[in-house]
Amino acid sequence: MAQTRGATLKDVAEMAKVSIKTASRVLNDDPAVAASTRAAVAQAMRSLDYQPDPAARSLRAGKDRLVGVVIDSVGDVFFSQLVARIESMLDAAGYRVLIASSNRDEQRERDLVQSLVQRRCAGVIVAPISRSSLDGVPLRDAPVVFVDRIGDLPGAQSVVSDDFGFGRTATEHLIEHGHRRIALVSDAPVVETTRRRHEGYRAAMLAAGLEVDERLVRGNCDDRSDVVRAITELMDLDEPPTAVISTNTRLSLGVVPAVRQYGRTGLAVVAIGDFDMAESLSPAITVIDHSPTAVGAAAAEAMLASLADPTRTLDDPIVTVPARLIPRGSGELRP
Amino acid sequence: MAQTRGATLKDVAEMAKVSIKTASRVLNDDPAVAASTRAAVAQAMRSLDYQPDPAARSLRAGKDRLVGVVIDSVGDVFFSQLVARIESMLDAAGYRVLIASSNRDEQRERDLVQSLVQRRCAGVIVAPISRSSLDGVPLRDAPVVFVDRIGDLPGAQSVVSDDFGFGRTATEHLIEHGHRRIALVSDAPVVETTRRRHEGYRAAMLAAGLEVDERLVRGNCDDRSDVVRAITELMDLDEPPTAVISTNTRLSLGVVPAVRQYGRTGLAVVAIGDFDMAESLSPAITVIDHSPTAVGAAAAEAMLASLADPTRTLDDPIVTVPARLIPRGSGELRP
DNA sequence: CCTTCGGATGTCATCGTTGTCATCGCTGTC
DNA sequence: GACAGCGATGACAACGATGACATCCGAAGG
Repeated sequence: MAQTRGATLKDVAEMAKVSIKTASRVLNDDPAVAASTRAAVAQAMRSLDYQPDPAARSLRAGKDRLVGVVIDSVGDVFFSQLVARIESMLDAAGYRVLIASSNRDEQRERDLVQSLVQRRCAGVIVAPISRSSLDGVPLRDAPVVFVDRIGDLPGAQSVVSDDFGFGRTATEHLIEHGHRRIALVSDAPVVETTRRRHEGYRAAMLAAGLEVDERLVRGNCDDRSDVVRAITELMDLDEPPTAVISTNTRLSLGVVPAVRQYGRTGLAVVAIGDFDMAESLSPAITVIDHSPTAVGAAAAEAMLASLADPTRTLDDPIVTVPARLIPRGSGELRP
Repeated sequence: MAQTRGATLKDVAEMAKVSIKTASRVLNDDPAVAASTRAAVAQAMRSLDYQPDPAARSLRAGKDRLVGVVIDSVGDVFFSQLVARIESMLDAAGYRVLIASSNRDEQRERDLVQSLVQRRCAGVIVAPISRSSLDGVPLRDAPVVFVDRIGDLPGAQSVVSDDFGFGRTATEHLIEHGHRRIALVSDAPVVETTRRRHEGYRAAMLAAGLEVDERLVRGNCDDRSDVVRAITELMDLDEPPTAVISTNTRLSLGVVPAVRQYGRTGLAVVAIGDFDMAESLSPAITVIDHSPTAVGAAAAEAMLASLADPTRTLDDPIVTVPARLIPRGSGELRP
């Protein structure tokens, strides 16, 4: 069990025969240090393998190279990818990441953010439960970036996905491949993100001069059994759909086997949100990549920009990460 | 932008008309405080909404309620689940979690651990790249817990999965359902975990008095195309297998469609490692749950125990999380 | 030759908390 | 009645670093 107490600035200063302050100056690249002195101190630092103490710095300076990330849960595939990207980008900039799961509890979310700020995190990235999630939470000067969902906070950036584009792109893609009767399998459009996807679907239909058959819009699928029923009913229509869009990954995991079970492998499918097995099915499932990586990258970028220039004014408080369709086969089937 | 600088112990002390030290005593549940004083201080703390400053505490006390977690990547499904569980358990004990991805780079792993320790993390949980990953890293007194893979460090606990049990349980299960010709689809058994799974398979066969037909052991599948070829060749044998075990999730994602494509839905399948679509296929895939949650829970528990009693001696440096088979249909098919 | 200036460096206080030791008032004892 | 013993409290330094300000010294200007 190694027991070396790390060297302090004092040790470095003694070794280089200068005052602690001068050593501190070298550490902080203060230009007011003679080149020779600087070299001597740097040498001492190297030979003592000096590492600055973050706690002391943080105490004195009031800031720490730490960014807090508060999300629904790290266990969620979407968020885990998101965090992975954030972590790698912030790491490159010398920041460490503190994670905390809100479990979709708004009170807990507020407490976590507050405690992270208290901990002198330089900034906080939050997937807000609601737009007003952080109202009244004391934030000192820590910049906040919202991800995945829009948050209202003066000066804070929100990085979200183009939900409207998801719906529209999926629909356009199917229309381009000759489909006219396109079904939408979705959870209840009460959440903003779902609603926007519906709007995208309708906009694309409208733009192509197609009428939306409301019997094809299934906005009531919450679990897998709902999906199975929805698919069955859709297939039993006089004029069944030739294509289906599923609005989220959870539903896709139900749609795919249901369609298959129904023996309708000829039915075109586009899934919003990529998933593991998508590529290895046959035909492989065409998806709209709801890319956690892209959202994470944009969020990390926004955070780094705010950290670098805390006074910056945002061009637009909401950054939208574009939709990207990955054709794999199932979405390119002709009617 | 709220700007309240939080209250300090000094403010609390002034309000309660006691010295800072006494306020500190109350904060730390020091018994040497009169009940009336304690009440007054507690009252002041409440009315000022006092929160202790972690940086100052950490500086003075040399410890912080922070646990570092170093894993391959948070983006990996296995590790993200693992971290989620660790986070929720440590959170309940008042610890915050700092994550860092090693990207399977041993040097980076060492640097990260060292920097976390320097940061005064109370403990570190590591998925070691190799057994000797942390040799020579100065650890002060921070307890270390290894997860998923065994690490060598005097006094450190390793929490791993029962790879041998995975292989044995899968095999036994199929034998119990009447199978005699059981194939094993696997990546190269060079990694310790894979090798142990093979050993489990052989042990179960031996115990049942069955001879292992080496043509059924396919230890050369690295990607999906290898899997397809392996399945094809297995099916072309004079006496094809009636059951297949796939040794990891990645391979399962290839085995399942391949078997299906081959029209052999009657072939029994047991997959080591659970995956998303497993439940929604038909028949659903029987899996051995290589449970990140269970490993995470055991690791968090070990960490909390070490934190509570740093001098404790381990019963066994290696804790093995047992295998758990989840029957879903595909593994219960009769030959 | 003395003053002024500015670059280089040092002194001291400080961030918020806790450890060490001293102090205070009281009771109980020889 | 002096003093040990004890519970409760406070004064002070310290953790490791940085900010404000002082100081020192040689060069430039009058």
